[in-house]
Amino acid sequence: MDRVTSKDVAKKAGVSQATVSRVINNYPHMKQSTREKVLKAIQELGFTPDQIARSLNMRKTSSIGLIVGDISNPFFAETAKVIISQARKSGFDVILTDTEHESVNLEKSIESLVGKRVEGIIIGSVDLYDSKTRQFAETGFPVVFYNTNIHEDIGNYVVLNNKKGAKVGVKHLVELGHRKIAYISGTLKYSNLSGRLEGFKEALKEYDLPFDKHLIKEFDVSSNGISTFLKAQMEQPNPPTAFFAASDQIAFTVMEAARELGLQIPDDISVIGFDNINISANPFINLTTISQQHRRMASIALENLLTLIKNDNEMIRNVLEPELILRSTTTTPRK
Amino acid sequence: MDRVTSKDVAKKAGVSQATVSRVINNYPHMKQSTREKVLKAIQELGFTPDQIARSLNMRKTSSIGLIVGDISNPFFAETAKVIISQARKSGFDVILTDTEHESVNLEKSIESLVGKRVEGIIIGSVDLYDSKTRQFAETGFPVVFYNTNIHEDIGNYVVLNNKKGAKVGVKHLVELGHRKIAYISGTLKYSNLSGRLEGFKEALKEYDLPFDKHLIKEFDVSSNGISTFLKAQMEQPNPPTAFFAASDQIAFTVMEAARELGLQIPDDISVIGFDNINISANPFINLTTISQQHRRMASIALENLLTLIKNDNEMIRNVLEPELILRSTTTTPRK
DNA sequence: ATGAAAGCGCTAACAC
DNA sequence: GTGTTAGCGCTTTCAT
Repeated sequence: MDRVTSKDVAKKAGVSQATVSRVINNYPHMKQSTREKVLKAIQELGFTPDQIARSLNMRKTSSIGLIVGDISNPFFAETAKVIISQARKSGFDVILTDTEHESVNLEKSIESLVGKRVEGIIIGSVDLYDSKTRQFAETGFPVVFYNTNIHEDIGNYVVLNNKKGAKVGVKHLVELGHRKIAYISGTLKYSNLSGRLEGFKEALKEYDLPFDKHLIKEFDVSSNGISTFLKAQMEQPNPPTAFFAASDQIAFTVMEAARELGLQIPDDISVIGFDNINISANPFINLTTISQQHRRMASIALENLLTLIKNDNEMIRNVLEPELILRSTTTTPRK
Repeated sequence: MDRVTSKDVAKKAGVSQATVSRVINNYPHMKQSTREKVLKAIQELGFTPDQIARSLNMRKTSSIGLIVGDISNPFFAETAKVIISQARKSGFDVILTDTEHESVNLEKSIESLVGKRVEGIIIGSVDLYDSKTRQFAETGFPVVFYNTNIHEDIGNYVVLNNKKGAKVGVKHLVELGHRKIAYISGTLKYSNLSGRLEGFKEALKEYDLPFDKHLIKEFDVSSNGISTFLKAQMEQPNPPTAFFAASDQIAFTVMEAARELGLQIPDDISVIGFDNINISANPFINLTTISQQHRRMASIALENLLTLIKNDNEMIRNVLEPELILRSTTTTPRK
């Protein structure tokens, strides 16, 4: 069962291949009768144009690449949703790759996507100062980073003002009366988490809170070290009254650990997250958090990419404003 | 800045295009010196082979398609993760499309993917008896359904024994002492949800529980009708003591509605879900549910697809066994 | 061990 | 309006 080609259609319809092509591409100036002849032949043979051949010829694939750190992470799933749906409306398919947070996989993905001649790439997870990716972004190939970037002076991106986000969070806690706040970060290889930590530190200064490096911990999201950390903190003579998690996912782990220790949230400790993924609004979780408007972020990223694809040599950067989402895991400290 | 091609490399290295091709493809019988010459030219020109041209020639794209109903739904995100990671290990990229649960989008996706000459397609959401998709699956194109199928006699698939799953759930509730169980289904256009409802009904018979059609409701996942339904049920003289949700997502909504009504779970009502997505294990949710081993399901789906791609004319069907995941949203009924 | 030439399935001038 | 021809960037016989 060989593939049926436009040549076969042409023969069957008694026309040239060019005419078949014209029908496929809705070329207007054609005799209605020949168009119908061709359409009929296409029907009968069950012909579907080979987009690969088409792409080779036209030097456009109508595909873009989307690279994320972990598609099973709701943040990426929810942003991918937006990008994929919106891309389809503009006639693009998306090749999705998951780096599992390994920068070597990012590089491989880029290579593979470029080889497949995608027209642009959206990248959700990139290490700070990743030199290969930086180099690539500077070739002029349409690339948009979102969520994380390499550096504020490199490439096109749409990110949150993460520093400010952390400050908004600290402000909220301080206003509730908290004076001793622990901070639990994910890996600092990403600009967003690193920015948040910076913001946290700056906020401490602004509110004249003492800086205690033991109150700050860098962890993997999944790490059960979080539980150990929490326990150690709470056993101190003067324990923190609030925990600031650098992401909602981390906050969930903190909440879980707190529960294991028999601590009530928010009565015993306040917990605040960062991202505002969908599930955080669930009433059984109901996490106070900082929104980074991630769906909007994704939408802008795609829009910008399409712009870059159309017009070379643009440069587009967006920095979104954080927003406090007040829910029920934070309250005034005990006593 | 024109693309650099293998022809350019050939010229620069002073060899033929064929030789460049041989280098790219690691053809063994070559003089070491010419290989190095070519490699050097590739380096200097920054040449990356055009996979589109390659695909056209070799009739293989090293891409597969993955079609899901909603990638922001954790079930699909978590299964997509498995499929994408595993596919990459076998040298395949995946083009992901999201149908937003519209069967017309499924059909368009298939068309687009076939046009792009993917080597196979994995489909996570298909309506019962969808005739176009059925037709397509019967052409012999490598297709594997998972999670839902068209009919048990059609196509290749890996699904759960959903009927049995529902029975396992009812058994659990009955053993706890529940005699009046409400059932909240999602749309019945999918084989999995429809199978679960069937299983629920059969289980009622098996345990001699009275069938009351008012206890069964078909809803959209997001529907706030669920809240209305729950309220109506609880205002009855003899309200149900347990609610069986056809998916974890639906169960979350039920839990939410229960909380709004001031009902304690599991003390006032028991709730059981279906799927066992990651977040269900969160201690603040801690949902009793039926596992469909979704990651394993995804892994098998990909494996089977790869088999189909290698060997035509196979026929592979897997039906996985459900498993009760006992957590804390179910207990003995009051009184 | 390497080169020449044909061809994958389509589109795009250019003719008529 | 439609056909002819060349070519997109590779791989693959077939020579040598």
